[in-house]
Amino acid sequence: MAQPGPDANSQIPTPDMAAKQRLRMWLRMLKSTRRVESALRDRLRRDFSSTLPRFDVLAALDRFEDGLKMSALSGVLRVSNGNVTGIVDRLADEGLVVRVQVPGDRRASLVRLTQKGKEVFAKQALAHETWINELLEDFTPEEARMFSDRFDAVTHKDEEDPA
Amino acid sequence: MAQPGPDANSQIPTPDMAAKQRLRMWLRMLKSTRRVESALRDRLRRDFSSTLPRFDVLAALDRFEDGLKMSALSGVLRVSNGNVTGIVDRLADEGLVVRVQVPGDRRASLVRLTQKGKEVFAKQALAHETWINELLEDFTPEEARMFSDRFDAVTHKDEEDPA
DNA sequence: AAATTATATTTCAAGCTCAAACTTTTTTTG
DNA sequence: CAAAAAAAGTTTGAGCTTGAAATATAATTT
Repeated sequence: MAQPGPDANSQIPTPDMAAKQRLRMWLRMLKSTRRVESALRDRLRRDFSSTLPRFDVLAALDRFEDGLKMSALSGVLRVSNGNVTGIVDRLADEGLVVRVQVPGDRRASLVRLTQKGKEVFAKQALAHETWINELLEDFTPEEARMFSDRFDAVTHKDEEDPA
Repeated sequence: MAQPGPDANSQIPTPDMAAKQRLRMWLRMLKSTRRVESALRDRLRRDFSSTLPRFDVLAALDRFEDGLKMSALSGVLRVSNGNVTGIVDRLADEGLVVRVQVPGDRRASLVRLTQKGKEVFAKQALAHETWINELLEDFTPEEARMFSDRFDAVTHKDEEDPA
């Protein structure tokens, strides 16, 4: 900040410039993500009277047909375990999921989709894919694949695998 | 879903494949964003006893030195009106921001950083830039610039300009 | 001037989120 | 085997978030 370095107006990249580019990228990425999330939230409410966290839970359970323990569920979704309790409570109230006692362990329970839960999620998942396709229409399939792979590299630093 | 189309195993891109690629991209992007946000949240709490929403508000106010009206603030941050009220309340309690009456309009008020607010934010912003640079270290500066530009295209569909 | 419409912000209820504390159960270990 | 440690879930308290309703002020219409 004191005085411009020797390469103030040159093309030589400095560490500081790299940090600035990454910060810029982060701000744009955050903004884009929020925009998509906001659109999804609106549509989920409008068409299904539901919310994003509920959709995320249903999606996780749909992916693991044998059910997930609460801890595994919060691990997959990367939200706190106390958080999942409330969402699962509400979904269970509506008959979309059930808690099944685990035989050998009286602490744990498996959360599973009910038949109704599967049907409800199937409709939502279909709509969801369509919405995403619209919201990201500016990205070509090739570009989308490239972005996926690059994000994957960052994401795969510490992965959570539900036991 | 009934039976595979004529190009089931070919390289010919179908609309369905495009949707799948975009969905995959979205899921990775969301995961990455959450990971970075989670790391930022941890560090803000650890080093500054603060939160992400508070940081966002301070950042917006730092960028607009003349202050922002509540409505403009929520517009810039893209969060709901009522949301900002509570965050500004708490920041005001701590003396980081002030609400200044707007002369000609008794409904509105301008929110501005205090001197203390500016100092506190300066430290946080510095740390924040360092954190982002670490968290996104896998992206080269060129890559970061490319990502910024592509996200920008999506984001700029309807932009909010604080009056 | 009165009524209407528009703007600025707050309040409210419900839900999401986290970290921390706590309960119960299981496993480890001295 | 008994005490300690670890694991699974829930509860709790504070804060964040939204959309909708309420409040207050300002601008426009009639």
